[in-house]
Amino acid sequence: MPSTPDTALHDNAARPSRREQILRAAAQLFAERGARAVGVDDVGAAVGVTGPAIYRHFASKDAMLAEMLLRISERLLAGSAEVVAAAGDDAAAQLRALIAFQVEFALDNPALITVQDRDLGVLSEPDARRVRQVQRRYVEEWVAVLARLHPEAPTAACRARAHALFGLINSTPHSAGRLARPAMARLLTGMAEAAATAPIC
Amino acid sequence: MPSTPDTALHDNAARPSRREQILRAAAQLFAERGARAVGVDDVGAAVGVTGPAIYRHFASKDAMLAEMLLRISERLLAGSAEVVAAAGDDAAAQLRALIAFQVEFALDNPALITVQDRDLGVLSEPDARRVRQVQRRYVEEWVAVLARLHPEAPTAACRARAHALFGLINSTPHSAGRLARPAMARLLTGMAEAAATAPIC
DNA sequence: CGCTCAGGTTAACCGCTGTTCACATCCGGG
DNA sequence: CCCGGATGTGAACAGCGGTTAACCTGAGCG
Repeated sequence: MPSTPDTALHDNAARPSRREQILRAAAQLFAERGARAVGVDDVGAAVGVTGPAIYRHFASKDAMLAEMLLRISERLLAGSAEVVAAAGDDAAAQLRALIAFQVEFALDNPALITVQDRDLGVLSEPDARRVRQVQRRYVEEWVAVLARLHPEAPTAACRARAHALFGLINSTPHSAGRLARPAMARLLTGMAEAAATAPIC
Repeated sequence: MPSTPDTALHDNAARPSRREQILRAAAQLFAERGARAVGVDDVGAAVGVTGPAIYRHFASKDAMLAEMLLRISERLLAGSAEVVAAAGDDAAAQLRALIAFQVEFALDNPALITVQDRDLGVLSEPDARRVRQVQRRYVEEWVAVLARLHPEAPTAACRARAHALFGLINSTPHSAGRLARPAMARLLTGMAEAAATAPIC
């Protein structure tokens, strides 16, 4: 094994290296057909290379998926932390910021959204654990804000509400492209804010 | 081929025949690990039988999945039609009925929800087309009601809104069991109604 | 010039899993 | 009592797809 090519600490993301090309193409293919249904030959062909060439850049197909999912989660977590911090102390403003952020991400990356919650199950247990851990932290970011908005609600209710909001916003892959992007963004934002602030009844 | 066992027109669903046992067990396994990840041996073992025995009841693994998905869609479509008809002419009442129906289904069958939108892609194209056709009719049921509630909104917006509501309600598999069922039902219903009636902004 | 190393290629391997086959077994009816 | 159909079993088959091995090329460089 020549110096473990999967650690990926060596190269910045400035120009799209072969590695990055592969990751992007794979995300697209995985989203369309499901990770198990696309072969390494397919991924290779998508970047103009034969299948086994992939192993010069990733230790295995699973490692590729793992890195892909981990990056998504980390991107979401980092973005949400930044956006909440920039929103000051107002819980309502923080919520609006989180919603706007998630809507933008879901509209920009429907493929990643799809892969993220369809193919988590194909990861090895250690890899899956790592991804879930980051995801959990992202959810808790939302739960904290929702808890301040609904002081009387139990934490479990806030967590369920957060998941429901994710489901709402992450519906973008299902209603693809039928509506212009700005209209879609307004619609999802409006619905999410209404659902997030609805009383518990 | 002994008289095409997959047509399933011969037996009512009164007592859980072997066929029904298999379908139920398979739904559970498919939901947990994904349809491609479970083998026929797994399904067989789940009902106390070896793998190849499945072929006495289904023409293939794919046929099994196809029947499962088709049934889900048909159940939803039939239920929604009935519930809307029973709600009279008030669009708001129809919406509440649809939401209550979908919430109940999602809470009762999280496994089916999961399989439905994760494994549609593994079906053969003809089978997938059949399932999508029924799904489309279900969506249109919602769109019709939403269109009456938002007369000024374009149809595409109503369709996107319907998909967003499905995403919200179908989040049950992700927030499994943490909250008591009645509380969960109230929460989802309240959020969905708020999101469904939110103005377009 | 010749060495090294990154990145590719083709061919082969091999394990897994859907499917089939030939053979039991059980049971209801003539 | 024996026959036939439904149901199940274990063994074998076959194809697919991830992974590896052996070999090639071209660029940088002392």
